[in-house]
Amino acid sequence: MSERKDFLRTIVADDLKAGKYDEVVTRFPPEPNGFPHIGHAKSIAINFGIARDYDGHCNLRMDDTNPTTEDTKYVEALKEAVEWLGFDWGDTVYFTSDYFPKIYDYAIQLIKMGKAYVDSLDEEEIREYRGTVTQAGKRSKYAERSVEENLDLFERMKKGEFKEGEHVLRAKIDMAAANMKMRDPLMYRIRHAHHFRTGNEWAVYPMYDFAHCLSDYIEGVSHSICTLEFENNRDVYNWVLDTLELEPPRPYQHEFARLGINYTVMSKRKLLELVQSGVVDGWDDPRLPTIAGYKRKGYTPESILTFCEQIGIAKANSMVDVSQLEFCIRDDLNTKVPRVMCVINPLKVTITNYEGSEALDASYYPDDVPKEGSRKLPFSKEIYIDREDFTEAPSKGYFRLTPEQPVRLKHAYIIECQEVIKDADGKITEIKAHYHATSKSGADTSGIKVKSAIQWVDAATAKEVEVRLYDRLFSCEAPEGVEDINPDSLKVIKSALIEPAVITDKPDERFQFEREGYFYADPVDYSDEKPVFNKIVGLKDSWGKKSKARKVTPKPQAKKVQVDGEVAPMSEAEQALFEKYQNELGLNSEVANTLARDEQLSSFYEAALSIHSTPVTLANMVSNEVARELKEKSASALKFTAEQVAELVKMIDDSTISNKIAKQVFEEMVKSGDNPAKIVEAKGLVQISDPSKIAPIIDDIIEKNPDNVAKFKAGNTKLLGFFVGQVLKATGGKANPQVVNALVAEKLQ
RNA sequence: UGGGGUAUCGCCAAGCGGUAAGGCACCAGUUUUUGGUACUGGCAUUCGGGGGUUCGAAUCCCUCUACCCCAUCCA
Repeated sequence: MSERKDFLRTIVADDLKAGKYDEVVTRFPPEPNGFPHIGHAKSIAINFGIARDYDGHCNLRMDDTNPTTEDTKYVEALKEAVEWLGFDWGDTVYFTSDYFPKIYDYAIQLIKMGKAYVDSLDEEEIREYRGTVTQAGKRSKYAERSVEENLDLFERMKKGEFKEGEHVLRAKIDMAAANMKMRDPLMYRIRHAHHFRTGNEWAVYPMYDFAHCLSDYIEGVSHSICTLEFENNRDVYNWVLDTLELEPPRPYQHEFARLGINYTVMSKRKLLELVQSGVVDGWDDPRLPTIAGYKRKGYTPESILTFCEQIGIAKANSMVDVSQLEFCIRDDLNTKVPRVMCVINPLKVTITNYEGSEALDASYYPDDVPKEGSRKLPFSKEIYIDREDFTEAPSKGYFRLTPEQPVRLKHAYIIECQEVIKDADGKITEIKAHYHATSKSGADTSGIKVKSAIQWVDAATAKEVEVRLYDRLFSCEAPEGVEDINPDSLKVIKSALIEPAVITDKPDERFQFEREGYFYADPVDYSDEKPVFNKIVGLKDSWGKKSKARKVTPKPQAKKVQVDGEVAPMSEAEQALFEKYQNELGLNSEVANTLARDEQLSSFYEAALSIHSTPVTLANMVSNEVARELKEKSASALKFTAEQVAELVKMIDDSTISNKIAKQVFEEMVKSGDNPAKIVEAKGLVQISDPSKIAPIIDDIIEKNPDNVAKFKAGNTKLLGFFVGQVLKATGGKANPQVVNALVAEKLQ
């Protein structure tokens, strides 16, 4: 586990430390209604990863509460994805549908508690009654039904006596709640549908809000981790578990930001659209961000997992750059896979001064990859190179073959262009070349310097293969739909030429085609007769970038103008108070404003002021520190009193304590409600202002940090704060910061 | 417009009152029989804006702004 924990792991570690749970139990709870994508991989990595890191367990649970959209083929895909990523869910895959009887019983219990009722409004009425975000809703008249009636109705709903939509079961919470999710959420609806696991046993199915929290509880989940869009549902989650008064411990929900990657889409709906419309070739199309797609393209599970680790976990909506993912797979494959030669766009080269044939030794790995292995490379008079590797009109910095510039054939000889043969249209059809017999790779005595070594294949022995060149599916960063499809997302090269060992020896299933990229033997369409390779990812190409000389006009980066909104006007009373604070008490306008606008704050301030009057210091304390506490709690819930705050301010005024210590004391007051004098006394927090006591400490710090002293003297004045901080730390915060500051500045002169 | 969230480099992301981590991308240079890899160096005087508190603020307070989520009998 890395040093720096993400916020979820911090929560888990804290809970464990506090003894809230004996064991951490997480769960990965997908709905089996679509193929998992890399966003699921992030969730899998988080849930299984946390369980692994804290010696806990992660359940794989199919959240199958909607019989109309779910299917067993998706549960297979989900299981496969988790397994492929290398995680173990133990003996059983859990299903929410297994808990239907229990969940039903909980519903009965809620009805008996008077906390749930059968509503018989129709769909449209329910929507109307719910109100809007700014308007409270109103309760259905059916909410008045007796417990007996509700029980009877619900039982009959279960038995299938009613049509779909005739009744629903709702929690009785609050139709005026500011959180729309709390306006009597639906818990059960009638569905006369065949469920892929429970068949026709049930006529009612629980809703997410009811089933999910209970499933978590039933499984003994400790941390229920989900994505941001469920933040509002957390209130319902807590309400259900709390009102049912379940035996503790119970799970708590925590949310993180879902993964977004540019140049792709991640929503199940859009993915389904792409598959069904035939824009792509199934759920495992290598252009899709599905796990199946990445797998088929040739990504390794390790690279996906590394990616998930690299992007981190946070709560800010974000869009990760694809290049981050591409880096992960390149980085993984670089040290793993053999290098071979494949010519994607062949151009015939005849070496006119070479006769016969030979087999050259060629290592599968470059020197910097510590792996063993090699193959024989047939070589003869006729070979193929890539068209890109020859030009008659080289641009500046072109390293490859030209009429004037020789080039090395990787693992073989240096050749020189003699003649360029063209067809009637002027298209180059063949190069006649000479080779240097003394330039053989590994035994070069020719002394010829070349600028690069290119890939090639022997014409007589090369195998024809199909190469599928995949590029990003969309041409814009934040695609909306099919209109943004990249027309060149797939280029099929039917007859690329590859060296024979790749086909006959099969040293691996993933390869680096030298100077091209990483490729994967397609697991579906590959056969020895017709080999097919998928491009996983290209190599980094700093030449291609340079030569294309994309003159991307630097966008005129108009600096964002910040518009300042209107500040709400003060009421008359607030205005009067504001003026009094400013004019009579001498507070600055900001502090006066803060105090005047908040009734709780101003009355707290006045109460303290009547006890001890240094208006300014006190106002600062109240408008900053007290304000923070009053945000969460009401004045009556505070442990400390106005009197105590006045006392604290007095100690600042008479220099008994520094401002810094005052904050520390205040924190203690918040927690314990003790008198400030008592806290100062108990902890010995009286400030040290005597320079003769502080000086030696400073000397010590200076001596221990020669590097920083040098940096400071070199002009890094920010380091003053560092030294002051160190001294303060050494004195437990008691040194008078002003004195320290002056002294440090003096000593570092 | 009510409620719930979020803002730190081009993209992710640490940071929790005392020197603005790290990765990707990018730019230079070294090595290289892959224009790959590896290595070295450069990339935020500043943390959405404006105020305030403090010796000291990305971190505390006030205020404004922008973006995301919520009015499915989906999850």
